[in-house]
Amino acid sequence: MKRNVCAISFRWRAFFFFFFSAGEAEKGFFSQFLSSSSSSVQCHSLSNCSQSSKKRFEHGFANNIKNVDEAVSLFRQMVRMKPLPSVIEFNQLLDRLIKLKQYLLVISLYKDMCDSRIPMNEFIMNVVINSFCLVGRVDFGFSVLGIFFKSGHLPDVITFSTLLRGLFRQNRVGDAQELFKKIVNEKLCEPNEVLYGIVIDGLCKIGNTSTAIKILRFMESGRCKPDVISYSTIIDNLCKDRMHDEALAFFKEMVEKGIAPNVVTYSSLIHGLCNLGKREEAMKLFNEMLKFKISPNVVTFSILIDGLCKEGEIEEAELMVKIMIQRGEKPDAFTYGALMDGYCLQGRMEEARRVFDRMVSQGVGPNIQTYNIIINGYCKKRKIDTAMHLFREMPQKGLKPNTVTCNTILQGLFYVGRCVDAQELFNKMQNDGQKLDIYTHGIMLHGLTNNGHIDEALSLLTMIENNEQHLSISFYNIIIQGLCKLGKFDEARALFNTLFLKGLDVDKITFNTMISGLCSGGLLKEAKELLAKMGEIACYPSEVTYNIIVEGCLKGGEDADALMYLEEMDRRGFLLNSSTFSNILDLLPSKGKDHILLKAIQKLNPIEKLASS
DNA sequence: TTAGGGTTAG
Repeated sequence: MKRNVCAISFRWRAFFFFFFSAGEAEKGFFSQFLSSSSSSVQCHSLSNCSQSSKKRFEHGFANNIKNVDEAVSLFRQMVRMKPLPSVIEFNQLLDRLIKLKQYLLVISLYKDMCDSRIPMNEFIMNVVINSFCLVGRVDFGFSVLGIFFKSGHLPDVITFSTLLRGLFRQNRVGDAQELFKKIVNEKLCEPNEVLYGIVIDGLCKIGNTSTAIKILRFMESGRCKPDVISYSTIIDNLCKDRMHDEALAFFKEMVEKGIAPNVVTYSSLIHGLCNLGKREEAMKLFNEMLKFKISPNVVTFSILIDGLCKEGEIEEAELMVKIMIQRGEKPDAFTYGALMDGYCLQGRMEEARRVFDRMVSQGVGPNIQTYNIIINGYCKKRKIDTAMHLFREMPQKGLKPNTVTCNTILQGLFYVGRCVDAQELFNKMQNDGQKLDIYTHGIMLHGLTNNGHIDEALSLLTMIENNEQHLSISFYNIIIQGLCKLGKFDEARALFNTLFLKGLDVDKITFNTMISGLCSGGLLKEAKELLAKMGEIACYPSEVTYNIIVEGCLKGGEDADALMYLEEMDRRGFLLNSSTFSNILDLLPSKGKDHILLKAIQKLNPIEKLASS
């Protein structure tokens, strides 16, 4: 729709005034951005250009474009044609480029179209805005909207959906919510399923499922009712939050409303059940979808295969691969990755390697994650040389190791005590500009501490603190544990006490580490005082805390206190974990015949409890 | 506009 700017209502002016301040302010950079991108286009071959070509374009001509050179060549041909091809033909070319993920090229061609004064429409506006959003510049997307607006083009529901998605992609959730409210309150467009879907998904992705549910309820009151996608998004996120009952309630609700669940809905539910270790229920749902003639796809099968592998049921997982192939579903990198990880978890590296080779022979290229899985497998088996070989092989296959790859190798090097090599890799990561994350620091601190380099670990911790990098309480847990192992209780205690002053979120693990350390050093009285302190600061002792203190008391000969803690565990429904239980069993012969104590220990025996349940 | 794999810490 093209209208005279003067005729555009006050409602629109208010909208543009509100949303453009940021985009307009950067207009200088915006034009610079466009001119720098267009220069790359000038380099492409123009040899196929024919100024006098009168050839018209067949329907769907753009779908034949295979690469950037062909697209640029065709574009040059088009702008020189007289008369010019229709705006629809330019649309098709740009749309094809979006499908080829050539976002910068779209922006650059748009600039050329502006320079050549080629007429444009809303479709081109949306394509260009989308390109800016996909290169992470939603602000320029708003600027483009302003430019089109000035020439009388009005945004539609697709424009707003694109901008909303761009805002969510850049984590500008507050702005996205603001825009959504404006769209609804000021009726800027009639929201459709797609627009609602973007908002629901964006909210879910930041963990705000409750607001997403409110949007779904709001849809029910309007013209555009919730569909299978809005329901599936909510269901998936409830499953990810381990709220399976709530997810099932939404599932039931959608079925009752006559909205048919699809393969995505079922896959999410099956994934949720697998994550909860409820394999039988997952298989029940799988059979249910078959009954309703909803065909499981490669994603559904990969979820099940992964679930089976994580439970160690690798033979069943292999069987599932056979079934999917029989049903015409081709395993992909995810499927093979799940299978490989299953073998790695069991330390069956030869079989994991065979899966790796099998996927290559099937024409499925290994990706970064595939390498990370197998490298991790070798590291865990202390086969660091094989892991390093694969690590070095990655660039030859066109794959750039990422932070996870480096973290895995770092851990592997520490496992075999190669601290110098680990430190070298850590330095290289920094020199290469590789992003360091919470895992990198955790692995470094743990590796250094465990290999007897507590001073280096402490220096690294100071460096992390000084650089104001993301601090995690787990860093301190690692160091406290290391100090306690070395019998440096004064230093551990001092560090522990500073955590409260630093305003760090001291958790159960920190307390458990400190209590465990004190017990191992025979400082039982202090350990018990610390446990009592947990309740005072509302960081309540867990099952693990009680396991630690019971074992500590028994080892320290404080049977009466051990009994008291065992009774407390019973009241709270806690069990002895298998390692504590076997440690206690070893102690028992020297404990004489305290029947009450023995009875309490037996009562909290996890194996007997499991058998009786 | 919806679904799947990999790295730390008691």
